[in-house]
Amino acid sequence: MSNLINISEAASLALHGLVFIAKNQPSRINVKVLAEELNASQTHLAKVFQKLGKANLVRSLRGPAGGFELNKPAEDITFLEIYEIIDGEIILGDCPLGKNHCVFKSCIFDNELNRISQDIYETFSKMKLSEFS
Amino acid sequence: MSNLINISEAASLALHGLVFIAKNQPSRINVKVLAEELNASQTHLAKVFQKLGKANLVRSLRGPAGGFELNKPAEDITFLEIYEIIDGEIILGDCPLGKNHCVFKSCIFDNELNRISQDIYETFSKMKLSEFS
DNA sequence: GCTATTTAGGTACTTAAATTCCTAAATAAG
DNA sequence: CTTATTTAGGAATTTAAGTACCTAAATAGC
Ligand code: FES
Ligand code: FES
Repeated sequence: MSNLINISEAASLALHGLVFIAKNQPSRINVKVLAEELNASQTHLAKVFQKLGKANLVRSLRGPAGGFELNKPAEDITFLEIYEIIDGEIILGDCPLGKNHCVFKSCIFDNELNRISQDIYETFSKMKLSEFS
Repeated sequence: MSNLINISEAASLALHGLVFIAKNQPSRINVKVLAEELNASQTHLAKVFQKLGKANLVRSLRGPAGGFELNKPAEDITFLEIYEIIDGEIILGDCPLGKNHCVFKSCIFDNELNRISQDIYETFSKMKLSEFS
């Protein structure tokens, strides 16, 4: 079994968690609650949100009644942004595999797959947190 | 750094190797030569071609002057076929991540990403070995 | 101030996938 | 028939992702 689009478990957690937080605005949500709601690993979620915090997508408050909340309006947060924070920067080069040189004259995937990579990129950039139901 | 389309190194080796073999038909090519030509790991390539052989995409001959050759016309081999042999069967379900249940009412990726997964699938199925330059 | 709660961050463990290593089996050539 | 070559297949290793654990720092509430 194989997924065609490359999205890690961590990025999925980030998105699902942020959607939950967005829906529950303006309440602050802590990872314990979030993990229960998402039915996910609390520690993994904590690590993921640590990254989101560092990137200033969310702000965190420690201590009792602490937790996470969005640091900007949900409609200003795209899935592209979330994705790149967690899975790393996307580089749209000449080869959809990110290779620099092909043993053949030029990347044999040319055209078709690059078109799709571009499509995914643009789609990611259009998906706003506010739109996830 | 992250690739948007999920294609393993193994699947890439399979494709590049098969393209090389297709171009050099009707000669038989052995993995040593192939690894040099592709500038790739010989052992990995060997494993990959073992799978391709088992799936009858190529036929193999052991011993001196042995090697691999296509088992059917290049125009009858699609990248989809190659991909699934190496990376596993593609399942186009309701969620592009292959999850069964979303904690939200329905998969929050609905529509857009599934459209793209479908697009990738169809594109893979149209890419014939004979067309790779 | 003290205590309980909660995030931050480092380290360590676990698991699965990718890759390599090693020996056996096939076969062509002499 | 013997030898060199080459694929087959299993075992072992490496790597990366995910997960857990532990201590420190912040802070709210009393
Ligand atoms: S470099 Fe893109 S496929 Fe060979
Ligand atoms: S199930 Fe597809 S995103 Fe939650």
